[in-house]
Amino acid sequence: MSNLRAQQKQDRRNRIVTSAKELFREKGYDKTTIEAIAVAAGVSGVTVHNYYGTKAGVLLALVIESDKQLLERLDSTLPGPEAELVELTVAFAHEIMVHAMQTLEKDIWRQVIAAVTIEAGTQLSKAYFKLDEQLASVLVRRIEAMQRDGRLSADLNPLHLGRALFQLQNARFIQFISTDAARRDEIETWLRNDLVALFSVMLPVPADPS
Amino acid sequence: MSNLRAQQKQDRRNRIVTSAKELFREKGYDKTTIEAIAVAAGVSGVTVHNYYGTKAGVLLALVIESDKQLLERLDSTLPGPEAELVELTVAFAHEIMVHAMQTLEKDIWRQVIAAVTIEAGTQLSKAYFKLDEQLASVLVRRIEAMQRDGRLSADLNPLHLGRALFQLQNARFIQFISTDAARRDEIETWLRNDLVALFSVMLPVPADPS
DNA sequence: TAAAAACTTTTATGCAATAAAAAATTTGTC
DNA sequence: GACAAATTTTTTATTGCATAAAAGTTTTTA
Repeated sequence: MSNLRAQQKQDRRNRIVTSAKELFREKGYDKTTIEAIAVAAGVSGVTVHNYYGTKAGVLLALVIESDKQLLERLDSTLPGPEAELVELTVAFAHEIMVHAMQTLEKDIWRQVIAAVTIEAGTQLSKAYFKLDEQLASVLVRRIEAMQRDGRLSADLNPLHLGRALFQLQNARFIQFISTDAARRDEIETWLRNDLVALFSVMLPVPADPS
Repeated sequence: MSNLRAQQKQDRRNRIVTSAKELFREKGYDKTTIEAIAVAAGVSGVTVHNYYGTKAGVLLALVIESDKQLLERLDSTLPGPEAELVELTVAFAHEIMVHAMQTLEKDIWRQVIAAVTIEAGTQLSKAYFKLDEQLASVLVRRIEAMQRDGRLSADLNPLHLGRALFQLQNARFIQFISTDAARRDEIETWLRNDLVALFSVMLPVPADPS
């Protein structure tokens, strides 16, 4: 059997990520040392570095795994085809925030955001952005459907609109996790305000009575 | 003279930030040690920590200083009152990106983004977000002016619209610095696409020919 | 089964971050 | 102007992340 080695490697990877997740949730990110993760996973500290580069790399691997699960069920948890664009986008943001809070605490999410920006170009960072792209295309497909139903102008570009909405949602998500005090419903209101304001720009200007 | 101490402290702060800026530009962020900054500033390494907490804290202090200058001249470099909202926002993004690249290189900007998210709640981080708020209000004031001129619907909320536009711009700015390959004009196109798509949402849907 | 290849661990080093004790300097008072 | 008190910096020490090189171990392959 030519791939015993690959299998052992995969086992070690799984053990490292599983141990890390437990320790992060248990003791927090800062108080979890790489050495502790390594001991729990039955490898040496240097091996953790060899596999994931940094402590944040381990965290990123763990988040990517969890986000893949979100992606799989996101579309089905979103409101039906009759929903307005504002409600769709807010619901989208809602699901993402709920999922994020089920996975890790805010202060650990901050480490995630920091890691993906600092380690830009890394394999793991690319995987993270690819998932973002896939999340955005959930919105794009919904927009295409609305356009087919004649509920959105045929002129607009669904890809551009979907990505713009995702960017906005993502910006608000980052604000959500950047402040411990920020409540989910509060952020959803902000996002709603964003959307209502942006969508109102091209509405006809009332005639000047002068 | 009761505040010799305060003055010396301010002197040391200035020397630290100035030395750090030179070293960061010269040798890059990672290869600049706190000890080297301290030596250049004529203080001990621990003093740098006492003043700014972390190496990223020194960087943040330096960026805040530079962003204050941007804020002072931003409004006057933006296009005149006749400009459309899309052009205004893209010009806004343009000025910010140009200024950022004049100040530091992309990989150092990534450290800035990471620092403000990780050190959320810090004094320096708050100062950074306050500057963001002030930058956003440059847009808000422009929108208010456009509304007074009757070039935007009186119904829309200038604060909400300004903040939404800023969020979108900021998201694209972060993408700009997150990828070495991303060109400024490319990002400006993306932002333009975002805005055109968002502003088109409420346009009348063409009648169904069936 | 023995040599080669692949991989992990050991060992060592640099630096950030933090804490506590020691040293130096300014401040306020006589 | 000198001295005690207060404030601040420096010294010293420790922990943990990150990285590199050498040494050791296990799997692979011939």
